[in-house]
Amino acid sequence: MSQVAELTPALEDYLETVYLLVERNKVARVRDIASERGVRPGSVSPAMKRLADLGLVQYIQREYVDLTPEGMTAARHVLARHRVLFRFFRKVLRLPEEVAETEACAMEHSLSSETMDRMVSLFEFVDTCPQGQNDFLDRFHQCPIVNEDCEECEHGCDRSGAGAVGDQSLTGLAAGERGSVTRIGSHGAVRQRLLNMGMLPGTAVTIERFAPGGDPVWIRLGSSQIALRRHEAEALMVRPIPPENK
Amino acid sequence: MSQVAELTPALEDYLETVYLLVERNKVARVRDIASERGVRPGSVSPAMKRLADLGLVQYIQREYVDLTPEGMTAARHVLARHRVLFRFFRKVLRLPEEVAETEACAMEHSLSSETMDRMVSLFEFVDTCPQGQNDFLDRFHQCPIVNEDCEECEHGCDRSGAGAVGDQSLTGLAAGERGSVTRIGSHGAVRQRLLNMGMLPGTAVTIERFAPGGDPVWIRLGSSQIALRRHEAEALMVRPIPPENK
DNA sequence: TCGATTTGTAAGATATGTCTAACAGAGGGG
DNA sequence: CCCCTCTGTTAGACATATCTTACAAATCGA
Repeated sequence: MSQVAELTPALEDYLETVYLLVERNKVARVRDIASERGVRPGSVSPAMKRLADLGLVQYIQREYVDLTPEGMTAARHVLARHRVLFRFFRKVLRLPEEVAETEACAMEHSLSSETMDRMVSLFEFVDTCPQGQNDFLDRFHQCPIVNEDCEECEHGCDRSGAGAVGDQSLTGLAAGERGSVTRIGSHGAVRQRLLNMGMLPGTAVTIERFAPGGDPVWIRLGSSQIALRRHEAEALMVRPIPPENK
Repeated sequence: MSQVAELTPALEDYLETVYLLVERNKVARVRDIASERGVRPGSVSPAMKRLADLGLVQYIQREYVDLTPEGMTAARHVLARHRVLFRFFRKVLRLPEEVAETEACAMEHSLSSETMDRMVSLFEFVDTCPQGQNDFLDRFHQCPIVNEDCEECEHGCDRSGAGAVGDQSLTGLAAGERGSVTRIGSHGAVRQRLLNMGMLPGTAVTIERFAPGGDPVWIRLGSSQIALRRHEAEALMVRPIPPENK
């Protein structure tokens, strides 16, 4: 575990690849590692040499690569982080397999033990707590907030209309009024654009003014002004903030 | 949004820093950026030059750095990802603030729009769905699976004993028998070690043999053998897999 | 107005990780 | 026995991102 801290992301990836190849084919050859990782063989050789220097692989040049016991331990550690992330993306967020895999690869190098532990706890809770919480995730993913095919759910939270939580469309506010974002009442590109602009739940926005005709709506978010198209503003659900707060 | 793809992680960080400084002090100077990011001013200048080349900042040398409208958009995008991750770590996993911040910084560069969208959906669901799901997270964090101060909960899932889901300690199996990991029945270092070894929920393990006295327990995980201390094996809760599965 | 301080720039060094191109063995077929 | 192919190695180059050190410009006080 002491070497783990010294491993660069690329070396972790190589170690993981070697582990999986050994698991699959008994041996890992430079060529296979290269094709698996999408790099040239010329990049693999020096990487193996560095892993061998760290005592993580047994590297018989021109033959094959094998993991030392320390290498096995380190590789399992990396792989465990990968799998926790993958599983989280698949089972909790229910993302497409491909997205989950890509994201897990990218994030596995920066996942702390603490976070991994907590994610595993979530799996344990969902899978084994007799409380029968399993359907929390089902309800989440069947809610029209997440699933656009489900236009209305039995709890009455319709994606586009005003919700039961006292929120309303941003366009319901007058110029000068403030609101706290509760949710984005739309899917797809509009939602994506609003999120990327920073319109996250909990963010405070102020209406600056409506352009004539009401189409560009000028709003203030923090220190900057942003122009929203009317349909974007309509999709933005807010809970009004009383003015005496200021 | 087209430039965003070309931004390196470090440039995204710089952009984010500039945005926050402009928000706070109206202007961003090289010195402030350097101290904020913990680097020397000598590292900041070339970075600003590159951002200026990409059209994201207006860089009046020896004066101050300001964001262009494109830079504002790009910076808000980065910041939105950071905030979503931070919030997820804080509100859903309830990690310490410091861990959440560090982790969000590290992962914000690899968070896809799709994943961010889904995380925001989770916030929306928890905060606004009238189903009153808020206490799902409370129940999760009050479960002894997560919180070691709570040694037993009203649902009867005691961390260390056999659970209501038909799991049992690995040491209850005989040599040669297989089990699927359901949870780790302990906290702290033992749990950490087992997780790092890859003993995640859902993993299949086989008991190879018990050493005389039963202390090192040899198990097989995938293609590799691992020796567990007895107290580690005891903490590993599994659901037996019938042998006819093979 | 002249130095001292603050502030920023430029140049060179280091570390990482990749590539290409040339080269070196090993083995098989003619 | 030689050459060809397959495989892997080595060397050199490049890109990124960072650092340190030394220098330059602006500002301010005396």
